[in-house]
Amino acid sequence: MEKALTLVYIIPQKFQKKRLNDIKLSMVKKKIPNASILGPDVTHIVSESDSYEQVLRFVEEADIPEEAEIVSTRWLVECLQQSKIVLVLEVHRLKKIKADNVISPKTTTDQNYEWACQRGARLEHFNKKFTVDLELLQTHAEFCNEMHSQSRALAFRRASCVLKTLLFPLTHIKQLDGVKYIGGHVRKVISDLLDLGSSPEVEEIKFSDWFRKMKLFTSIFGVGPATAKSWIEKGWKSIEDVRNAGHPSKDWRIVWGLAFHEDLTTPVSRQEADRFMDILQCEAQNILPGTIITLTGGFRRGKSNGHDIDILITHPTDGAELGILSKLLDVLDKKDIILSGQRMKNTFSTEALNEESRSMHGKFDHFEKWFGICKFPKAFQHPTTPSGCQSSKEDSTEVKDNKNSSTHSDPLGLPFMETQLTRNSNNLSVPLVSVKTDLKHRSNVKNKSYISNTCVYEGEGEPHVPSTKKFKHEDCSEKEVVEMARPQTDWLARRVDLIVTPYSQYYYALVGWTGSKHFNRDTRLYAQQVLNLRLTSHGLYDMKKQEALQATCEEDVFRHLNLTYRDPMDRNC
DNA sequence: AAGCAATGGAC
DNA sequence: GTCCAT
DNA sequence: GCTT
Ligand SMILES: Cc1cn([C@H]2C[C@H](O)[C@@H](COP(=O)(O)OP(=O)(O)OP(=O)(O)O)O2)c(=O)[nH]c1=O
Ligand SMILES: [Mg+2]
Repeated sequence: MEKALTLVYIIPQKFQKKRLNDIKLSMVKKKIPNASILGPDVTHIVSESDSYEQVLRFVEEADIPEEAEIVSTRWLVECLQQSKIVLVLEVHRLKKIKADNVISPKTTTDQNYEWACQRGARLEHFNKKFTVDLELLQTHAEFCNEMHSQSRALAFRRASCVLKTLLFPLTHIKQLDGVKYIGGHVRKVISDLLDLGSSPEVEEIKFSDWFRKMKLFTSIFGVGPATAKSWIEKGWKSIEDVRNAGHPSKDWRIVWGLAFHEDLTTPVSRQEADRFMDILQCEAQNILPGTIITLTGGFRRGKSNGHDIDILITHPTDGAELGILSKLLDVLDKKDIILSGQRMKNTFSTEALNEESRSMHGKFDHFEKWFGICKFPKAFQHPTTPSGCQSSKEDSTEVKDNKNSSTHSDPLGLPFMETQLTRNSNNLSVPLVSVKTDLKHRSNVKNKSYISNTCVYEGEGEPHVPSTKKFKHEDCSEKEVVEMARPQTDWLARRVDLIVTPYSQYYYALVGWTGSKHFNRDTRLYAQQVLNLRLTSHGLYDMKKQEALQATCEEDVFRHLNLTYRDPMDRNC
């Protein structure tokens, strides 16, 4: 009994495969004896479960040696870290749960659910004071380009999302005992907020020059933490500094983002989004009757403002949607709505495995997304305006979203006139040439406004046309773009995302583009870890069986995931 | 000790 | 690969 | 940073 001091048995259930493997390897390295079966010599039983009762689901009570300790993985990890058998403490033991022992953590969060996608978070909740500061720490971590800062950012976000689901305003730090994702750092911040009304750490960051400059520069479309840092190092302190410094970038997004920074950082109202939807709805019907367009993104989750407009386009007949994006963009272009943009392709869904699909790819090649900048008349901000989308058939396009009855045919007319421009939009069938900007000046009724329209770049050849490499981009110099941005008074530049999907993928796209971003990350992680499925905005894939699960409504998506359905309003995590 | 969502485009 | 975008 |  004195020689075999320790024999560890690990209950494999509930372990991630890789993690279990790593632990076993470490045990060999650190010479900690590991039993392959639960025999009478076992001294320590290690499990991922969190109670004695749960352990009994995996092993027979009779097989447990009299003197054996039943401990959490935490104990084993500490042994591995310290390269010795550490003394078993109370915190390590997996104990019996007495019903009366539990202070019902049930009521602390919206059920005990560990995944944000199971909980349901609303825009309005009781703990904004805390979530705002935690999300500031998240942003700060995202600015840091250190090795693990992105992960730290994620941790702050998770903590914030937990607080959003609390059913009461926090008053004591004790209320967070045993709550997931609330660790030492987060606890300290919340403690300070409770005790002092503010967190010294957060306040220091908030008012630091570096953080303010990073926020300012990264608010420019196309500028991320790396670029922002490099600009700070150059000593630039304001947007004007950057503009005056010459041509810092060849990236079209930064050129336009700089020029229209003020417009693009002015929040988009729901009102504007609806106006734009009206136009799109109408034009889409003209191009292809039966087309379904849906306002997604934050607006669909009930936000009253947004940083952009996300619109999903599909058609009940699979395949009918092909090519509609190019046509739609042509129409918008003719109406002088488009300032600039970029088309993107889709990955073909079965890409997972097939090398063949690569070769086939060219055949199915099409653009499915457009990220761009549009002109929105300021009249959009007002309740109604007459419209000018002709030939609107009275077809009500089905808009599934009942609550946000965005798109009733209330066509409006307005200052989009028939100025027509030679801008080239990338069209599949028409491989093109970059069109030099010809600046067209157009005087508008009210104020003279120079709208130089330009093609921002050009397009893309067919795969078999070997000639030009894809996108080149307009030679419109930064100065010209800035010129263009300056004295306009009757419209605002707005970021618009258009996404086209085949109907077979529509509801996955709807879930994905409705978000929130954190909801998506959480749901995808859940799908991966719990169900071994891969969730994207195109579908849900069983990688073992090599099959895609079909969905004919949003509820289907949740059902496949074994999640209770969440209204978009409840996905604000 | 290792993972943290998944994807595409421009350099 | 890095950076930026969704 | 937090979980497993
Ligand atoms: C940014 C981002 C968005 N998305 C999805 C979820 C988002 O709701 C959707 C649209 O993106 P966004 O328009 O960036 O997000 P949003 O509409 O929720 O917020 P905002 O009001 O600021 O516009 O795309 C991701 O899946 N991953 C991402 O990294
Ligand atoms: Mg949005």
